[in-house]
Amino acid sequence: MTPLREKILHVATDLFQTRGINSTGVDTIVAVAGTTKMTLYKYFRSKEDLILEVMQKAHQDFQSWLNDNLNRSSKQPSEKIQNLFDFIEEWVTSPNFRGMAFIKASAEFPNEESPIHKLAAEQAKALRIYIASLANEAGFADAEGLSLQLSMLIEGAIQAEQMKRGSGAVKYAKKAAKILIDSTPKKRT
Amino acid sequence: MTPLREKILHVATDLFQTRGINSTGVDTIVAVAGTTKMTLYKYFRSKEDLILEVMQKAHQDFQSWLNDNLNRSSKQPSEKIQNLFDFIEEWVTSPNFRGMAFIKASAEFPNEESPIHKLAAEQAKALRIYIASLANEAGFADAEGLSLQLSMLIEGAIQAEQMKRGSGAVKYAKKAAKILIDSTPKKRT
DNA sequence: ATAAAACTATACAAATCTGTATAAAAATAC
DNA sequence: GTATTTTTATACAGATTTGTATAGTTTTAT
Repeated sequence: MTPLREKILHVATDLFQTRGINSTGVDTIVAVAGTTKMTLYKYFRSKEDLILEVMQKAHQDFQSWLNDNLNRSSKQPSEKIQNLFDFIEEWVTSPNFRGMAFIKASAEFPNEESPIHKLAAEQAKALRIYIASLANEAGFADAEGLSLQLSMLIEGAIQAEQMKRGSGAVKYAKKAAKILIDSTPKKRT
Repeated sequence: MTPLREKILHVATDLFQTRGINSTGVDTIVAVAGTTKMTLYKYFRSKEDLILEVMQKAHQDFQSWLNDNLNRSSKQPSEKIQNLFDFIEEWVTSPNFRGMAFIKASAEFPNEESPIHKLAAEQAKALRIYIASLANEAGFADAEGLSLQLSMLIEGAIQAEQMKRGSGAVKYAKKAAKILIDSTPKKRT
């Protein structure tokens, strides 16, 4: 991958998160990336294409990071889901945390026909499916229900931390997750 | 209050929610409201002022609606907090639900210095304080902690329903809320 | 060293944005 | 009915938006 293309992607990711997508013009992106619009439009057909690619990369990076950490933390499915919120906390309280990309994108592009909104909805669903697979492997009866509950907690915690950094909301999300996991019945074997 | 001013506020509220704030120009607002820019700028100093007022009205309306319904549902604090998610569900699944105004506003204006972002943070805090007062009256020991957990669930449920209408996520949020409430210890008396 | 590719610099088109100025028309008050 | 206020219609300034056209420069490959 050419370094300029990656630089543009990286800068756009940062600016979209800190200033918002609609409030960030391509002129600003190329200025910060130290290049020109001609180069940007050589690598990306349109600003929308750039946004979609930024979102995809952010989502992949997050999913890989989370999955790698969970696999490294334990081999036992029941422990992995217990560790989930430890990594969510680590992520959300890290200094360069700027929110979940697909949540912000869906707010800025509320029209359901928009490709950006559609991608955001897909990514939200993908995270849910991933957590449901963890819950399923851990032997929970209603894996999808538990996944939904944990996902809502995660998104709420992200929202809370985004509104006010250092609010410590995630600690309570973590406690809530533990309670929910412990009170969810397992499959009969 | 003059009818034109209210009409503009109402139209702006609707357009901001359905198309996004930054994507809605004042030209569109006055066109839909059936008036002109001159009239809009007579009643609102700037677009930012209009946004702030729209947010304030949305927040007041929601808080009043929720508080009235809770007070009508029961006189006993412990029942009121149990009923909270019934009304959240009613609100979130109503056909004209378009998300929580302050959540979207904070996503579109991520800069913490922005008056819009500040107001959004205040409103999020106000909701938390309100729920904490319910929890406190109901006799819970860590009222603020429970309030935070329930608030995160609410915001997560809103996010879920906003991403995909009719997902039924709120039903699970409701179950989760019940579990959390039931497993939170009460004050010693 | 020469040819090809990548990149920059700059200017511009066309649309859109917020906000204002000016003059005519409509509604309201007395 | 006349005066006053409100609202409209329209045009415009000035900034900003995405995207492109054109020409020159730098880097890379051979």
